[in-house]
Amino acid sequence: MSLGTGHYYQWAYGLTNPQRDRVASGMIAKTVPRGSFVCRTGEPARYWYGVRDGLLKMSAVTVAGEPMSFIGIATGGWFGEGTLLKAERRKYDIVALRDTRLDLMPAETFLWLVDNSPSFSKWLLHQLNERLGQFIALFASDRQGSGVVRVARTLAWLFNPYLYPGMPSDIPVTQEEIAHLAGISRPRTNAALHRLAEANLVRVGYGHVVVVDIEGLRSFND
DNA sequence: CCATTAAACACCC
DNA sequence: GGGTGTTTAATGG
Repeated sequence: MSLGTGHYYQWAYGLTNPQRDRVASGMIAKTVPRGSFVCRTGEPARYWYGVRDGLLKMSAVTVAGEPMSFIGIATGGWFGEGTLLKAERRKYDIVALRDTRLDLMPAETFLWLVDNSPSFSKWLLHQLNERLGQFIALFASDRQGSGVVRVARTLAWLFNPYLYPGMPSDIPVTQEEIAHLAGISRPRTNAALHRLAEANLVRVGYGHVVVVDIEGLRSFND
């Protein structure tokens, strides 16, 4: 196996050929069926994960175990670095919303890359910065705002150009999936999508949503 | 009152 | 026919 040259492997652009070979030989492909867990709270972190194809839901839970908010991880996204860097146990449940193909980089390889590749470390810094922005926005706006606002926010986050560089503007995502990510019911999601379509921010189709105005979604306020 | 749930129905693949 | 979208009725905070 070799690392591709697409957006999916943008973090590998600055690697030397020997580095690329070592990373590629340690990579593990895994398929996760819809509805099953990729990893659960409390598990030790053993891998850095890449979403080759699919959609995941990352749900943060309180110390009491109550579910809080959700973030989608779409095709092209990489995650799990925070837990690896801190050598902690995982703080999130991650479940597949559809059949998903993953690429797993062993923790040992990941930490070796951080120590030996400045370009990889720099890429990681950008990624962590993006995520930090997401969480700040999450805590600032969670528990408030109508269903429409939450759906708009969910879609805008799915389209973060740095975290999901390969994401096309036409995402094959069902309303049930959006409902899971936004934390509201399916009929409510349906109504919210139509309101966003009226505002010319999205177009709704069968089993997919076309994002027309990302900035409009991000700043949408009821 | 608003949102969720369950159910029913219609529609698209 | 199964998955998805949409509406309606019942239920609950």
